[in-house]
Amino acid sequence: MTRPIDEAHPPSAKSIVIIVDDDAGIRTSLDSLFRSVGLETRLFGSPAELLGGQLPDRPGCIVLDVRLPGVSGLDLQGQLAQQGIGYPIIFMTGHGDIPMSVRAMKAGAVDFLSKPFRDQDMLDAVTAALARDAQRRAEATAKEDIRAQYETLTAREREVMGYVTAGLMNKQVAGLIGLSEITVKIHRGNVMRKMGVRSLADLVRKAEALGVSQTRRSTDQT
Amino acid sequence: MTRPIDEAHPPSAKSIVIIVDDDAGIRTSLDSLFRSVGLETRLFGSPAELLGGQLPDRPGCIVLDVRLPGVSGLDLQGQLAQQGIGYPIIFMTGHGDIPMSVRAMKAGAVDFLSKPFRDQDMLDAVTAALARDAQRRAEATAKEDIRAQYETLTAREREVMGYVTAGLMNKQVAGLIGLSEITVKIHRGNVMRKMGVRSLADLVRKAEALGVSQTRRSTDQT
DNA sequence: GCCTGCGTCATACCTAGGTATGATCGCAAA
DNA sequence: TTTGCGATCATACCTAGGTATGACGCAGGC
Repeated sequence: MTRPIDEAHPPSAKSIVIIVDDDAGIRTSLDSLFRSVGLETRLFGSPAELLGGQLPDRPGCIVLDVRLPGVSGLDLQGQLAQQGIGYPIIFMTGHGDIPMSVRAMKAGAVDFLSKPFRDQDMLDAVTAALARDAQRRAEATAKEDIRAQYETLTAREREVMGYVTAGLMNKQVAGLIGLSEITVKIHRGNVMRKMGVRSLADLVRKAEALGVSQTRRSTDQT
Repeated sequence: MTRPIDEAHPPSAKSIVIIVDDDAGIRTSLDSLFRSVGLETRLFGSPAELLGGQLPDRPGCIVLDVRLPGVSGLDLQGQLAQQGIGYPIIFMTGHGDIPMSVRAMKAGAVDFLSKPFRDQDMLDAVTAALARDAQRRAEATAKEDIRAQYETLTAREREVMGYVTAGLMNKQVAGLIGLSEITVKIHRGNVMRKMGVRSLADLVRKAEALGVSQTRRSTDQT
């Protein structure tokens, strides 16, 4: 929610397409294709180059050849995921087969194009990938902000927040963790202030986003 | 949540594998493969047969040949989705290509196997599909129950529920819809009772599951 | 015409939540 | 050692939520 100073790259920031292919000819032709539609690019000839450098914190996606020097594109997909690099990936291949494409798609690839492909197919895939990335980044940012607020809570406040968002009354929370009700109220007030919410409903939603509400057996009784 | 009488098929109910292939030989060999591991099967020679009959309300999945008489397996996938038949689908094909497999996976297929495949690969795929179906069914059931409760609310009660779960105070709700605070309290009490919850926190979670909380601008102010 | 369900509201009473003030204690950093 | 923060609790006061009782009007169905 709170995006204070560093509002350097608003939604208008150009998206970036990261191209990884060992064939310089492919790289340059993709480069001009994407630039022709107003996208920025970054070119890599190998996974090592990509993993070595710093990737920008910008909306974007990766266009990746399956056959690469060193690790394969599919392995790279896994490594990137492990490192928390969530750029959507579009695969290209000259000698692909069905199991390969299925494996890539299962692992979350946006598309899997056989070379040679039509420019338009690649552009469509990139458009879909960028849309997915925008969605992903929006969710990540929202969750990030909520987590940052949660980090400012003390241990006690987090404990109280868990019980409160589970629907317990202050006196029940007090009983459970051996405090007076008045102290619970104070913690609760601090939680509301630090989490930046004015209503319990909003607090519950933030707790859900964090997955921190104390799990209770449902108080259901239709 | 509430699964009253008709507890006819508990979790122990055998899962069913729906086989659709125009080749009778394939059908019978898959049939015995699945039966050998304790799964029930249902065999169809064409999409029409499948769409004509009644599918059981049981955990299961579909094993589908891409090339079928009438519509293709991929089209059938779309038709089933439209009809709300959410069984996970495993495709098989003898003459598939990469675009075909990618399209199927994009549309949510669990796997896409080229014939001939190893029995074990098929069994692994079915295991994954059944796991996905169990997950899907559990979520659907939970949401179904919540929706059933929501259906019992009157129009006014739903309106009040929307505002309350958005975090508004009773008096604010009263002002917004032109009622007295006391009336809002009554509706609110009815909502809590009919929705089967005892705390606002639980009501907020159910409202989230339904997507019915009145969207308000966030009352954020870190 | 009567009953039922819905919606409306009032009075009254009780519980729960929220906050301010003030105080004590322990611990760790300055 | 002093300072600051977190945690604890009390008293007091106010607001918000919850419910019971009773009442009225209206529409639809028997």
